[in-house]
Amino acid sequence: MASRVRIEEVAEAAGVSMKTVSRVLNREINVREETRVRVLKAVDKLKYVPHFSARSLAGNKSFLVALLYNNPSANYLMGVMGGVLEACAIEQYNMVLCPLEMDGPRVVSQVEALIGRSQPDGLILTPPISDSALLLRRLAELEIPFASISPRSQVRRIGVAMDETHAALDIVAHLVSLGHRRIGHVIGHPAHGASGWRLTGYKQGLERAGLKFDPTLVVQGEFDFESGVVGARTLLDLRRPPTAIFAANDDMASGVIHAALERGMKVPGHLSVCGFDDTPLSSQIFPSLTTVRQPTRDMGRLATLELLASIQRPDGGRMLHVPYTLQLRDSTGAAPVAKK
Amino acid sequence: MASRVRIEEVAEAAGVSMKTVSRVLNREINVREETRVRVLKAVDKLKYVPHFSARSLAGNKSFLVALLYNNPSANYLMGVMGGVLEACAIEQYNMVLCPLEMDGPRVVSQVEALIGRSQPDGLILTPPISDSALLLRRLAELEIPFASISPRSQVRRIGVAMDETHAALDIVAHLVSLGHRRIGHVIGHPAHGASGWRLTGYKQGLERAGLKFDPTLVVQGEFDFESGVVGARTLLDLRRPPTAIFAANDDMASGVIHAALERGMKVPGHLSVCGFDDTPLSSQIFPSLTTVRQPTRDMGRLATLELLASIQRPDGGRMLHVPYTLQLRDSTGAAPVAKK
DNA sequence: CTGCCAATTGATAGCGCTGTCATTTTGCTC
DNA sequence: GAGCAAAATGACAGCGCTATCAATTGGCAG
Repeated sequence: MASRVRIEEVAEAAGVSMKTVSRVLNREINVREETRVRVLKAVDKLKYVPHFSARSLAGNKSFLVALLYNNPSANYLMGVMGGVLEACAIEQYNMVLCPLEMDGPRVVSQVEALIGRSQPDGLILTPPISDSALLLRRLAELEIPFASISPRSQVRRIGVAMDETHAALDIVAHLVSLGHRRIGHVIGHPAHGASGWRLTGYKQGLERAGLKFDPTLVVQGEFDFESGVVGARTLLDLRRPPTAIFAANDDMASGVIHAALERGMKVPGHLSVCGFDDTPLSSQIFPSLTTVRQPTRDMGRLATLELLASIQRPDGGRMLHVPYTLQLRDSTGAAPVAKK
Repeated sequence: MASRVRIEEVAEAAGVSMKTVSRVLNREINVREETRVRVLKAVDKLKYVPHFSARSLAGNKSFLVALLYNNPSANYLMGVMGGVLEACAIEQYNMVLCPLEMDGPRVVSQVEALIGRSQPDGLILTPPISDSALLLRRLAELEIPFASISPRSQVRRIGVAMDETHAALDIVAHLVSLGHRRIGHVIGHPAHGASGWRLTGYKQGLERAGLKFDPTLVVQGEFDFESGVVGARTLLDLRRPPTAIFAANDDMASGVIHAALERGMKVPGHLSVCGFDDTPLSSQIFPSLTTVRQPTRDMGRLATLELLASIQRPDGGRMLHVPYTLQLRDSTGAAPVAKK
């Protein structure tokens, strides 16, 4: 393998000192435009790429952001991860992954181990650990910058979020527009802020349609397939079962469909079902699922950019909002005519 | 944040030189056991963690393995990735991700860019890029070590593979045991070695059961849901349609089920369906899918360990084989009685 | 044209570790 | 117990870059 081009050679080629090349590459101020161009030309010609470790050692920065997760959804994570990588590529950072095994006190020690090992310059928190009070407190003590994706509380935080409440409201409005009047809901995992937002949106949607909130139509789930099945069975066993069920995510929604098909019901003929997240699953089950698309990749990218902004400028870094999209598919249809 | 503990302090605490501490930490030979223990005790007490960049700079190693992928399956990747991370944690390495946008010539330049940027000590190739001839040639030129997961050709390669042919054979045997005599197959994406193995296993399974191979019962797919739908339609439109379809992966199998349900067929009553991979999807669709489980996490871990072995010892690194497991679920059942 | 401040550039010293090679210690043999 | 090779340890340079601060240059008022 050809030996690496070093900054010294670039400096020589451009007729400047190493430090000036360094300045150009790090976008520091006080470099004459003409010099800058000359240096960049030399960099280009020699195909110079700075040595990652040397930069990091000398500059006392790791140029690393760590993505922390304990979310079981592979698709969600791959989306976010793709966005983080995209942002890192732009800003010459690298990403390290930090899968956390569980929530609670152990999260803190796992993150501390990560910090010891990799010394990341900043962290990206994904739900539900973006809400781990223990972790947030410790990060504040350590004064390590972080950005959060969809944190429960968005004041004084940097990162990115989506108006999930409004999305849930839209879902309910869609069901109402199809004639549904008894709409059930399977709540998500209690540790996730999203579960609360989606429940709130469900309630607001009912209210806006002039429907009374009926607690018997709401069951607790855990964001996984099985809890969707169980929740649906409970709801369908009611004396007056719902004609539509809004599950707080796609996995549970597919569980709901499963439970309905299992007892010979037609979806959407007898029961309309909605999910949330637009995982690939949702277009692959039968019938395909009406759901809400989260722009996970954008969320990963934007959270990372805001994180890096906050690292570079003391006052940088905002809480951004991204839009959702309703995906209307085949699992929702007109409410069955009421039997009297 | 408390300033970092350096190797010098550990050396002092243990009453040895920096270099000896370094030897212990790098598992070098020629350190007395007693000294080793003393050093490790000091490391422990001071909670010393070597500085990643300094090690890398001084040792001219990056301690990085890059995971290359262009596989669209999030679950597969997360499995492999989890295994790679596990192995990296053991060996004090880090992982960088390298999503490749497409196959062909651009792959090479993308990998070259990665190598320039991160200087990984080794690469893990996932299918289908584990078979990119262009890339393999370039890696040989660059003399950069790599391990492959499920490469088409396994001679003189290091990495890990599964006997997919035999697994496919088992699947067919399972269908035969249920009374099926006309068994269709949807082939996977042609760029994947797996597609060939699974097709071969299908043929061998037929042969072993004394069934004649009928080319009209085999259609080309692309590993995605849609191609499963299309393939199934073709097969079900035959004058003598199959009573069972073995799709080369779960996504296509779910497409097959979709197509069958769409035309009012019962699965497995009228048609039995099998997939391959055991993605979470397979237990979440209705009916749940009979499929083959690949131990993706083990594969990632083992491939990484073999890669690191080959980096550390010139003759290290083998091609390992991992076992599969048949997952018999609800999408397969007795063949319908022949109407005559 | 001179002086002076600000903008620009450069020389040098590390960052924390490992490689190299010199030095010391150990374990034997006779 | 001397002599010797092998094992164990240490001293020090230097990996490729950035931070610091000194030196130089440019622009402009007087």
